[in-house]
Amino acid sequence: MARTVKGGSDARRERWKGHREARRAEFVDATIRAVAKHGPDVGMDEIAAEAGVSKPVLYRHFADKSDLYLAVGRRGTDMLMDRLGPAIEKDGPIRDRIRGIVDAYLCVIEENPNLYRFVVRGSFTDRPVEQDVVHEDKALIAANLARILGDYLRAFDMDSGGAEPWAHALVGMVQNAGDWWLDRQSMSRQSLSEYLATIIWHAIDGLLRSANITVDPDVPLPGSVFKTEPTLRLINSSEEA
Amino acid sequence: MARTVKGGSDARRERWKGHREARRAEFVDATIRAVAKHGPDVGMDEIAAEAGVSKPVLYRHFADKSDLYLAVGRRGTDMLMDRLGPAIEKDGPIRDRIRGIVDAYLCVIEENPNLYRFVVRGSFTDRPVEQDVVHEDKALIAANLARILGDYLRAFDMDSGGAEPWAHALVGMVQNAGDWWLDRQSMSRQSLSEYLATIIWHAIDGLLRSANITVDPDVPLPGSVFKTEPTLRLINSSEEA
DNA sequence: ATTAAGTGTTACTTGAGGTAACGGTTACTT
DNA sequence: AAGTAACCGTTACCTCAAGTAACACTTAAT
Repeated sequence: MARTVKGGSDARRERWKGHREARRAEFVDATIRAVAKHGPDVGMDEIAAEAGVSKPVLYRHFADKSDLYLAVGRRGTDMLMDRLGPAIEKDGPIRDRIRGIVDAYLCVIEENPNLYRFVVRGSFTDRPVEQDVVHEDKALIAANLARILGDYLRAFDMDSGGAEPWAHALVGMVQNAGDWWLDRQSMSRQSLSEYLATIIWHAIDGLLRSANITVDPDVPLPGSVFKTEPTLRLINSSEEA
Repeated sequence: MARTVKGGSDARRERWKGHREARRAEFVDATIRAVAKHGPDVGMDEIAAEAGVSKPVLYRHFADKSDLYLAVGRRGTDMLMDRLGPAIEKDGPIRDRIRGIVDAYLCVIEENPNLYRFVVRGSFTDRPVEQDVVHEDKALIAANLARILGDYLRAFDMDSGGAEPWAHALVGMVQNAGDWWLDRQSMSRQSLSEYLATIIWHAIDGLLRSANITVDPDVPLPGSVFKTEPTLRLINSSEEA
């Protein structure tokens, strides 16, 4: 009998590819609901119950709890990047663009405060830092920002060595201010965006001034200095294999 | 027989006051050593072993694991505040003072990277946010910064509404840049301090310029606008009772 | 018909956090 | 001197949530 050879592609093996992804997404949804219902320290039983199945089913799709939470995190990543990408790539006066990016971020956390808090606080100590979604996201955003800033600086023949620290500084700045704002909403989102954009703009402007360059914050930059790569996707090295 | 009345001060009760504190400190030390030895996910048994005692002893001094870790966190807080306080209160040209504060922070995390990482990553999901040491510290520092900035702005008759978001933004900025730097030490501490101080100074300068005020970054501010309260201690509401 | 995937269940194991119950030591109180 | 309030410390246990074993059923490609 012609047995199916070990590495051969049996259609039975392929048939589920899409299904599995859909199922995982379904469980991620359930987890988010369960977190909203029971708070951030839900148990796997409760999550399974919320999904209408029992625990072992969950474990067929996720290696362990932390794997599930990672998937929840990536869901958050997607929501964030979907908004941040366009905001970063948008044309327009620099001052507006800064505010736009900041505001896009604040929008996302404002619209999903529970998910956001869960993902940010719920990092696992038993996983390496590299598998922390928040860390990944921040690194990714910072990397993009660093490239943009670097291009910017080089376009003006300035030292671009500060681009990376600057980028991480900006990311941390917006995130922390956002956290604070989310906890005690003592001002409108617009006001905060405006304040943050002001800081950032002044920092940039100051840097340029120190090199005797003046830029009008309300006039679009010439050229494509600020153009990013069309793809601002998370390069997820653990996705393959 | 005149039994010791229930609320009365029996010297037997007081005799240990200092001792208990010393013992807790000792266990905190042991925990830090244990973390350094076994990584951030040490068990209570290992910590107890490191301290040379068995588990129940630990639990006589700490309500639970998270209480112990809280104490470890406060140890970190103390180290940080001991450096940050003087740096904030120091006189001198504003630009230098900013760099001094930033550098003080970076020094602390540079000197205690393991402790720092443990405290920052090891936040507990089962405790309310208010008991997160990192959150506490950031809030405290931001509050001080906000007051300073507010005074500063008011001294120049400017809108001080942005002081709080600014403060949180600055805290997040320095922290995140510091984290990044600690992970991949791709530049000297001095360079990073310089870069961050530059950003901050430019942001402040820009803000003042927008109100038609110019300040020389290298000249000490007149008066005591920048004077902080002599006490930059953590107000620990859970200490009493 | 066979078989590779998936569906699902109940009942178990495991491990780390935390506790009970015991006995000894010190030095203040009466 | 007896009593006792605090500590010292141990071994052996409890508990609870994460994760697994073993079982039975469904579907559709071979």
